[in-house]
Amino acid sequence: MSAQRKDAVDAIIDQWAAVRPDLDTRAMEVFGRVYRLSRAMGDRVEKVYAPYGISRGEFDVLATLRRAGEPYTLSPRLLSSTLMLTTGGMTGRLDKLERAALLRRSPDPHDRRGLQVTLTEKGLAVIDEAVGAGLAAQTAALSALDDEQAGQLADLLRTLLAGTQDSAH
Amino acid sequence: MSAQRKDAVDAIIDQWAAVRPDLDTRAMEVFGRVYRLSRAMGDRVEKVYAPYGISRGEFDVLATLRRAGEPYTLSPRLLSSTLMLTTGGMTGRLDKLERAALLRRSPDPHDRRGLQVTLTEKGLAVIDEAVGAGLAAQTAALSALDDEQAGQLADLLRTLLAGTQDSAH
DNA sequence: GGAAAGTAGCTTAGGAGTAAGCTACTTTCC
DNA sequence: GGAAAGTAGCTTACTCCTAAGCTACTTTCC
Repeated sequence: MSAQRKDAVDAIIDQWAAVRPDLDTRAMEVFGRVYRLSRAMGDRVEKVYAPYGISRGEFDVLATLRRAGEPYTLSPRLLSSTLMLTTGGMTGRLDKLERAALLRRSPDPHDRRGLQVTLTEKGLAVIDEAVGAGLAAQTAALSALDDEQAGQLADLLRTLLAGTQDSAH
Repeated sequence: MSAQRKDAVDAIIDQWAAVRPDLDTRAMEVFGRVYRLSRAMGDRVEKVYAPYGISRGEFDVLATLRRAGEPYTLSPRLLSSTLMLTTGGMTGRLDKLERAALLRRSPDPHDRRGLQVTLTEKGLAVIDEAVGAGLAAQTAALSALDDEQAGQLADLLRTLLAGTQDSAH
């Protein structure tokens, strides 16, 4: 806890200590804050993307296509598994993005079951601007820590995340 | 990055470096992992609560009432603001929990607009078991770190979260 | 080369949240 | 003490997701 002011998570832990002193709440110190941080930054980033007419989920689709490099083409199947989304959910996102002319669907020439999804000019322009704005918001939030602390935090999170994935089944 | 194996977030950062070398992606090292960790642990904890017949959101309602101490009574208004939920969303959660007989709604004796929500015997028993099971799952995940690292991580997250709240408007 | 198994994307039904608007009640303030 | 403003909880319409099931096509394997 060091010399820091108590935050909302500390307050919750204190409440539990009062009514259930038998509980080991140390894991809450970490995960309680992870949940809150995820939600708070998620909401903030959502607002940053809004002027571009896209939601966070739609940003993720465009960003995945952008990262793939030219010709900015992937299958719906790959997109939905990368983004951990059901195929039904991906159909909906692609419908919306296609309606906004940010991407287009075309038949896969090698597999007649499949489609190809490709970023349009407009989609490329939107994601290239939005990704910068989103990163700027996250960088600003991270400035609460100095470079060494940020590096430490990233390393600790990597270790924790790796452990989490391993025991997943 | 120290001497760790690359993870999925590192892979994404490498992809961005290849197609957009101008971007400063350091904030992703932290927030990318925060998002993933939040989702992964959220999913896992959801499975832990399932045998008790409650979702994560419903757990949060019961836990908030439990932490309040006897007589385990709060208003819907306080619950929805504490859990950052609209009143409509809270109405739905309370409906479900009341149907399952885990809590009961009664008129507020001091304010005829308002209600009181109170944990039932059954609700108290359920939350007292579920909270232990949820903490056990989180403690197990945290065992990827030693005690010192876990403490460091909690401190860094507290600082980052405090900074995030401040600049929220 | 033809049956069986697998895979791709879409559709439908249902769950849980938000935003906005409603009624009922309470507080404020002249 | 009565009008205006504020607050509590619910309802409705809508969004976006999942789970399950569908058709169409491809791969596997005898």
